[in-house]
Amino acid sequence: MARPKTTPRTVDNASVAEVTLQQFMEAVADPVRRSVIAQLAIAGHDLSCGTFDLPVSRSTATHHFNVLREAGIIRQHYQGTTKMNSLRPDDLDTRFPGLLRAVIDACVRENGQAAEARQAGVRPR
Amino acid sequence: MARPKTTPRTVDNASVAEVTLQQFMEAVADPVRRSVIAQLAIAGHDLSCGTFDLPVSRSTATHHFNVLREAGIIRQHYQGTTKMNSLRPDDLDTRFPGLLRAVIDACVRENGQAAEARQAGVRPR
DNA sequence: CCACTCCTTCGACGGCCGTCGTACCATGGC
DNA sequence: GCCATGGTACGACGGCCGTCGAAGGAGTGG
Repeated sequence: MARPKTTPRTVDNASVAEVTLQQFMEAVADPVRRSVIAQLAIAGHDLSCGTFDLPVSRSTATHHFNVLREAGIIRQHYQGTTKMNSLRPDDLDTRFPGLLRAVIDACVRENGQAAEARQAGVRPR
Repeated sequence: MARPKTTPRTVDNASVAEVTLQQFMEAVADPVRRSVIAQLAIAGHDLSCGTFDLPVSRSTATHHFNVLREAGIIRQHYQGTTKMNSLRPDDLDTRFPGLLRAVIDACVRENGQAAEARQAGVRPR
């Protein structure tokens, strides 16, 4: 009530109990969203929306972040003017044991070779 | 060459090395296909295409079986006039460790409560 | 107060995929 | 030989979802 106009700068992250398997599967079925997961996993810490390397426009990226958040895969919170994203491997694991873990692993293998090399200091070119 | 007309009654099951993560994810993103996985896992043995309980027409079911086979999730082989289906948890595990296992588990939980009870002889009503 | 950066919302559009019915092939039993 | 059964092939269609651009809100810093 205190802030009737526009978004109140707070994000409601999905309560894991309400996430359906369908939601989760649809979320990870998209290659762009898997790339987000991979980049987040490889970084090992929170990333702001703008720092991701994605082959789509900003508005589309926002859409993908929403889907991932509503599927309980990432958690989001504002930090000043930017929005930070982090993986949420634990909560979902109680609902779908081992699933998100395995998916993250697969995403990293799929999208992460070059990034992993870079991470390891092996500047590729 | 010996059988130039129509299908030679033999199925080429996908070689696991060529299955992409995208293929796999798309395959398990569909609820009908997950139902197939669940029924197969609960039965614990091969099932012919016709014995599945699916909310779609025969031709659509054929399509789903094809997708699952090409994703390396099921194996198919003819047995007389019927086509048998079985899960393939092992081969794919070398490519996506733990993934198919976790997915099967989730599918069973999603689709299988009633079937599990029936299986256990606990006639539900 | 203004400009700039981030991100969101909205409406529109295009392609893909799940769906179906029909026609058809292959096998097995009578 | 013939029908019944079990599955496939082929178009066709409809809806959904990923995509974009434009317009706008929300902080931050001059």
